[in-house]
Amino acid sequence: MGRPKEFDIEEALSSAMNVFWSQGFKAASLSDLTTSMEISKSSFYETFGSKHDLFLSTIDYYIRTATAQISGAAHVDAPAHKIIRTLFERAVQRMVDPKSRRGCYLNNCAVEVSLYDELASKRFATGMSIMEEAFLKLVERGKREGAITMAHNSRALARYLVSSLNGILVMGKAQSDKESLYEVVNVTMDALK
Amino acid sequence: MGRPKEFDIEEALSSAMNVFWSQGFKAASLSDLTTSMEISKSSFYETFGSKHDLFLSTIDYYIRTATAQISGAAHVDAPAHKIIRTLFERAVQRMVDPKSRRGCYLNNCAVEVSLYDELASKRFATGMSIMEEAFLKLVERGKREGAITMAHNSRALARYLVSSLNGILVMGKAQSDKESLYEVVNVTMDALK
DNA sequence: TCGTTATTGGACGGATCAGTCCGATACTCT
DNA sequence: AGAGTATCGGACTGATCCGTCCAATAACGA
Repeated sequence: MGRPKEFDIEEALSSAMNVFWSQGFKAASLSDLTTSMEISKSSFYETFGSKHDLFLSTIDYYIRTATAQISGAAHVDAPAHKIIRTLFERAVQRMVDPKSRRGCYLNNCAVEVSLYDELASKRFATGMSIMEEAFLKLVERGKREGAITMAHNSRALARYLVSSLNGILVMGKAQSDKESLYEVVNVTMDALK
Repeated sequence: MGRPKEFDIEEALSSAMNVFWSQGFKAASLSDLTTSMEISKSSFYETFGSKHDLFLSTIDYYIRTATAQISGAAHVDAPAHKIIRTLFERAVQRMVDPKSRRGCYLNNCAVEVSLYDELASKRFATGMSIMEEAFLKLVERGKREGAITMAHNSRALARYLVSSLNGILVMGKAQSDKESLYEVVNVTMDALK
């Protein structure tokens, strides 16, 4: 059978994702990556193929883990509109804290490479769809609970929420004033009433 | 007096901005820049100092021109809420057209470099403030015209609009479905009523 | 013990990068 | 004509980039 792998592929992917997340695809060097992943250059190419292959893998990893987290939040035992607000408030908190001001991984990557990286772009689209679907379920539940307006169809509201969340995450990059961002959340949430 | 400059600095800045806009700061090489600006490498360093200096200059150039455009729209003779809607619809149109899917320059740059480029970050903040101010005037006018809700203070609504516009521009990068984006605009605008 | 696989470090290649410098030339004013 | 400035192309540097390759070692199963 031979010697078994000494590092956990998922952990390595997670480390690599963090490097790309903080520095961007282009700016992250192979040396940055292998250092953070704690593997040698040889193992790197053996296991992950190339820098770009790894990049795509980290996007898949993100979709696998982060969207699962959002979907998980949808199952919390609380009114749907409150869960939605909590998701937004958590985003604001992350953007206000200097240590976690990195925004959304899909966002960042999409902004950087979507114009010339088709393979990555397809992944961004599916990632966004998954988020949309998670919000869709919450919106539908919120309507049943009578806390969300019937004036718009649920899918439009779900898309609106995904877009607004992205907007807040980007705004936070340029202006991380806590109260400003909270004000935006308030107006955004009122649109659901 | 000596030989006069043969190229227009503003035009060169505009060309450089377009390169950064399409490719990002890191990915744009000096060769890409000088080719697009149509000047030699020597003239480049003589006039613009360094790649990073030029980058900052293009941000200033963008703030000078693009925000002036938005502010200009505010003076159009039409109901304020319609002007706001038009601004959003134009953004959607740009994101739907493959030739102009580049989003907002400030956004793109902020996402790429804000974590490690303080000088650029300051500029992003002022750029956002200018946009906020433009929307603020429109919101206040809209309130006087009776077409915008009094439920939120004008500044909160202005920030909401800046954030939402950014959200749409980022969404368009990952998913450029025309109707989806229009739906988002509709919901966004309804929040003003 | 032996074959198989994993891992490592380092040498290496070819390309590209930002930035410097210089000599030749072109333009304008005095 | 001559001083002063602009512009150019290209040679050059030193660094960094991604990726390949190889010999040595380490851990497993048979």
